[in-house]
Amino acid sequence: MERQCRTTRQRLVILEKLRGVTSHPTADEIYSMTRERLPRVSLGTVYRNLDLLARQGEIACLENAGFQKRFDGNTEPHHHVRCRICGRVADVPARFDLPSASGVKVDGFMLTGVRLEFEGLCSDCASSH
Amino acid sequence: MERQCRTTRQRLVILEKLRGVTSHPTADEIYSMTRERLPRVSLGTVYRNLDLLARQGEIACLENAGFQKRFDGNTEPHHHVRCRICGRVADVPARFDLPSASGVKVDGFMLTGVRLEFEGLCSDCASSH
DNA sequence: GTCCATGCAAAAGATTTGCACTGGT
DNA sequence: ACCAGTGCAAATCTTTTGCATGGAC
Repeated sequence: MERQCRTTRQRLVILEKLRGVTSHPTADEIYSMTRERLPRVSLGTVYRNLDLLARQGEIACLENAGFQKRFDGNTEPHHHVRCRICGRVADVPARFDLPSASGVKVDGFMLTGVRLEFEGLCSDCASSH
Repeated sequence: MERQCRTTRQRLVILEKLRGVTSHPTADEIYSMTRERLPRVSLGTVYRNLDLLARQGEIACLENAGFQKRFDGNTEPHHHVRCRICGRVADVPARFDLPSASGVKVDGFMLTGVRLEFEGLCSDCASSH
């Protein structure tokens, strides 16, 4: 069941470039960085390798970016759980104390808010997993 | 400076439909829901109104969905700040205690993880804001 | 009547995918 | 030699935008 996985020059360069920065680049930024070394690499290859490396735990894919936008008619303070399989979102009561971040400065950023997000398995995906 | 804002049937129905569910629908789901009542509404109108309502604070737009994916070569536990203006992301040291969520069940979801996300203004955007 | 909001369609962005070829094993 | 991985291009999906018309005020 373990995936066969060949070591290609493209994957090594992509990983090395990403490990070499702390800027949390987007796929097209990684594409540019990779082309410095491999001018003929394709964007599709970059996406395929980022996906593979993330599934292997070699790199991290940030937060919920890339998902479709979702909207909430409830503007009272509360948290959310997102199903790691299907993306469905449900509410979590706001009963956790969050560090009050406003006004604090971190690494040049003036913080204005915090958000707690849970990740989980919805009942449908849990039963069919 | 306060925006002129006319009350249209479309906006009212979109708001009412969104308020009527707890499912955190996507824009195209809200489009379908709205078409039940206004069959000739357009998807562009739905997007424009969701954007307007969110800016007015009438509804909430979830998390970071809709942004471009970003990748991180650092898989050690740490948090992120995202600039609310330009989307730039930086690291925040993992020094906050998070509720250990794994195994807890909330509203049918089996939790598998938590994530703390900060929102802020990066130095560039703070100076040019 | 004014001019903001709409419907429609096209454009723009980001990401994924089909396919023939390449290269790691 | 085999077949996973690649380059390329087209397709897909989500969101935004231009423009003429409609409707709230």
